[in-house]
Order: sequence, then structure tokens, then C-alpha cells
Amino acid sequence: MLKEDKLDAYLDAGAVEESIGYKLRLAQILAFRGFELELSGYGRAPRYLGLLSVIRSHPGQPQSRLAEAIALKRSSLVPILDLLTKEGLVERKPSEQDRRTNCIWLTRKGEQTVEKLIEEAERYDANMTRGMSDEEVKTTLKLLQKLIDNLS
Amino acid sequence: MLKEDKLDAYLDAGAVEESIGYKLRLAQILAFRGFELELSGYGRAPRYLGLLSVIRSHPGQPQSRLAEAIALKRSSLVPILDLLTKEGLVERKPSEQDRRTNCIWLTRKGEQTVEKLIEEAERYDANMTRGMSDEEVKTTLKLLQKLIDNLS
DNA sequence: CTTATTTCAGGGCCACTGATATTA
DNA sequence: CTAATATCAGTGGCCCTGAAATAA
Repeated sequence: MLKEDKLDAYLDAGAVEESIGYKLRLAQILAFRGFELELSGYGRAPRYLGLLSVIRSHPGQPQSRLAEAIALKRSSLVPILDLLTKEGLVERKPSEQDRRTNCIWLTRKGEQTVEKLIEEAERYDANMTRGMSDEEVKTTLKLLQKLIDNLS
Repeated sequence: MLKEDKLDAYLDAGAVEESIGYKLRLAQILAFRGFELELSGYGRAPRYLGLLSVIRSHPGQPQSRLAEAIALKRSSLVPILDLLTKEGLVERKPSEQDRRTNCIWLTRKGEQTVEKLIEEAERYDANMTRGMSDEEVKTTLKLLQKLIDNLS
């Protein structure tokens, strides 16, 4: 097998092939792109599944805490919630204790959508990790968490 | 330790905490953001270190192959190369074999910048993986590569 | 008076689609 | 004539900063 047989292979990235940051980025771009493509029937919910899942586990939280949970500035969350509200997935309800804050809740439709999307995410995970043992998948989660802890 | 002691902790993401896709995304956002912040003195080169590293290992390639290597459309690469040209890091040279194509090369300054940035990336990796054994770091790279292979 | 929450205006960056000119 | 390369115009999306309004 001569080198010339591989002329149409992808170009490798050279030195950064051994960089965690580089591989992390490439994997994430490919994963996110594929996930959104596959679920284009769900409006913009797939993009914000992380946020929706946070709201699902912590209903009634103020916007500022939600923004913090997904590593965004508070002001960046505003148009996202506008959008998810327009799609009928979440609602803002004024807090009774503090009239500055909104409490964010999933609507009935939001609950149903998140549940379906979480199943889709599990399927997508399974595809992304095909050929890996359960042990390897668990290790991947554990190692990614270590990276996140070090970066937070 | 009562639950109330943790009232100011970050909100967890609920069900998707066990999703590879979610953790991948969060880790990458934090990593990339931190890397760019730390290296803001280098202009826009840190953002495109992956591309620059590809060019370094494969000098003189046409734009279309470079775009493919970093999972972008050809048309998206055009303004990026304009920018890197303006910053004096790369140059387009007309191909002699095929007058449609440009061959992309690093300038002298580009070479130097990439070399320094690769060192910075190694340092950044080391920080991101602190507390992990060499074995774990190697495993992380290997597992990320498996994900990439499954997604390509 | 100081601080916290949300919102808004404005800006910059990113990547895509689809069309074009050029050349193979 | 068909296919490939680079480019451009136009579109839409993302997230930020800094300022404003309101309320604690």
C-alpha cells in the first residue's frame, strides 16, 4: 500500500492531533451539527436541550441562575427565553418573593418535548459511542467531567 | 452537611448530565473560551490554530482540502484566509498545475506564531488535565478519537 | 446609596446557501 | 458540455458589552 493510494484521505492536523483541546472541539462540532440536523423537526429546542433540561430539574429558577448553569451571561439568555417562549416550551412567571425576578417553568408542551429530546439524545449518544464498551462510555463521561471541573 | 448549605452551588443539568454530547459541548465551550482569553495577545490566530496546524503539516494545499480537513464549507474558509493573510500569517500562491486553485502556505511569521501557539496549547492541555494521570490523558485522547471516527 | 435582576441597543463574529467567473 | 475551485452577496444565528429601568 503506497502513500499515493491515500491521496484522497483527510488531511491530518499535525501537532495538534495530540491536543485534548483540538479533539474536544472537533468532536463537539461534529456531534452538535449532526444532532441538530437529525432533529430539525423540533424547532430550536435541540440547540437548547441543555438549558431545557436544567429547567426541567430545577423548575421555577430565576434567569440569572439558569444563565450561570449553562455558562452564559444573563443578557444572552433573554432572547433565548423569548424564542423558547414563542415556541411554547417555557414561560416566565413573576416571583412572589422578589418582584425583580422571573421564575422560569416548562410548559406542558415543553415537558413533553424535553422528554422526547432526551430520548433522542440517548440514541444519538449510542450512535456516537458505537463500538465502545459500556466501560469505555462510562470512562468517557468521567474524564469529560474531570476536564469540566478543571475548567470551571 | 445539609442540602441547604449548597444553595449557592451551580444548578445541575438533570438527565443530560449523563449525556456524552452535553458534556462534550460544555467542556469544549469552557476550554475554547479560556484558551482564547488567555492568548488574546495573538490576534485571531488562537481561534484558527487547528487550521494553521493543518497548513503547517501540509503546506501548499488548496483551500478546498483545508476546508474539508477542518469540517467547513469552502466558502466559509475564504474570509478566514483573508483575515489570516491580513494578519501576515498565511499566503495564497497560485498553483502552477491548476490555475483555478490557490496553494496555501504559512509565512515566516505564521510558522513562528504556530510554533508558539502549539506550546501554549500544550500548556493549556496540561492545565485542563491537571490531577489526571498520563494514562488517563492518553485514554481521553483515544476516546475522543473514537467519537470523531464515529461522527465522520 | 448600593446592589441585584432583567431588558435593550449596538456591535462583532461565525458559518451557511446559492450564484458567479474561471478553468480543467 | 460537465465538473471543480475560489469568491461574493445575502441571511441568520450567536454571544458579548454597556446602559437603562425597576426593585431589594
